Amino acid sequence: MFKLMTHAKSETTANKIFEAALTSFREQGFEAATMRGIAERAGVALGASYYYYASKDAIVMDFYRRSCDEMQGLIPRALESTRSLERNLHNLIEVKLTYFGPNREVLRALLRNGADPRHPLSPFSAETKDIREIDIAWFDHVVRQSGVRVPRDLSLRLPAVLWFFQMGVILFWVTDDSPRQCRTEKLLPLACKVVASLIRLSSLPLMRALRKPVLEIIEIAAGGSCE
Amino acid sequence: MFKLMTHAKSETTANKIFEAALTSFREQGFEAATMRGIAERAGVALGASYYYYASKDAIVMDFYRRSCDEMQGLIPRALESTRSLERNLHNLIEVKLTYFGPNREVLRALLRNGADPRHPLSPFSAETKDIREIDIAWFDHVVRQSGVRVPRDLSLRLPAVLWFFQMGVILFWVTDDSPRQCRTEKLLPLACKVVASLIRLSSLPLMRALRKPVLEIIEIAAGGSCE
DNA sequence: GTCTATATCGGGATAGAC
DNA sequence: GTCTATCCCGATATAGAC
Repeated sequence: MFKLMTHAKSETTANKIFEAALTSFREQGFEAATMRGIAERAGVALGASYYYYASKDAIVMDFYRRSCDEMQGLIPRALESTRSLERNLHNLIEVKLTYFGPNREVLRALLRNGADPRHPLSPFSAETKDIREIDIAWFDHVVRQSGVRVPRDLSLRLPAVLWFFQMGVILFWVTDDSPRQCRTEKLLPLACKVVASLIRLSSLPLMRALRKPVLEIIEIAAGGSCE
Repeated sequence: MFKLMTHAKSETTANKIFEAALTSFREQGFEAATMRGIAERAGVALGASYYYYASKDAIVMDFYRRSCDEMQGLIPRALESTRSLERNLHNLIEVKLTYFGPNREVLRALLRNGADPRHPLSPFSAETKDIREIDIAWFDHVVRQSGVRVPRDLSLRLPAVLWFFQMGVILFWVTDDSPRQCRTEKLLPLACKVVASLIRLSSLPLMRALRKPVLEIIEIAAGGSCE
């Protein structure tokens, strides 16, 4: 699917189609944009679009991949000002919301299929596994950098749990139709505060009775088998 | 949309179409089933299907409505054996999983649109508000019946939060492809235990610092405006 | 009002010619 | 690698039978 880019980015047919698609998604929304319209805007025939992208969804998948690539350069800068877990959770998630901002309409494609792990475009799918793991590694980084004490039994899964939390925030943001997504803006710092507090609380002996079933839930959700 | 049913239930055209649709969804899945196929199976013309159901989605909406209706008779029986919050959360959710069991494939339609509150079929949409409120009222009932002390500031939203928790469990169940959904079977009692524990903990003075931001989050998620 | 039959449209996806 | 023609399906429209 992904060809070698020997020419300048803007000259390849694949890129013309990709850019036309992004523009169409932004202007009309993901649903309303048509493959015919994208092809026309790119100045190619419908068949050419399908030569480069097996489906409309595949364009979104390419968008995921390119976004992930480009954000690798932005994230380190966002995490260098502090070691605070709460602050860096906030910083990490905000990098993504800021980056995705202009293409919020594209991410609405998430709403259609995001909840179905069997759908390629779902953040939980096999097809997005590589992206997901890169993402999760940053949460691992943030936790380690913070120096916060994490119970041994929780530490393995914590980065994935934080990633899941991030997906929840992104989902909220995508569906947030308040002006400039100000509801998300209010929610995000509060949510990061609560999450950081919960992680700190999880070490307390008082919480052991609660931590055990929570850990079991995480294991089951993480794909635990059953008898 | 919903016509008077003057004949016996199984004889009306609307019901023939509805049953044919459910069978098709079960056998082929919601996506793969076609309106043409449903009409053929029901022994009517395509036009007749559209006469009773404005869209394929509308059939699912009718399924929601009928399911909600029929479960009203099942729920009270499931809640009479105990006053325990944990047990009755479990009982209430299990009634639904058991009822939906044979039509799990139909509920997969949820995965396509469930996350988008603007989509009519979403559990969060305006179109499903009536069903949602009936549902939420049962969680209110379960909390009251349990006699558990709930902080005043939390009590208004708690039923909706529990309903949201239920939607999470149903989502997990719909995507749970383990044999007989045994992963959900393991997860549900643990999750109910944790939720009940958290509600009890929420009254502790120690938790006040945490409860405040959590409540703010709930208010924002519940549709709070922003400045 | 309840349907049948059929034609048509828009749009995702595919086949095969060049 | 690119195009044209085609298929399928959801949805709409229409004309008419009863």
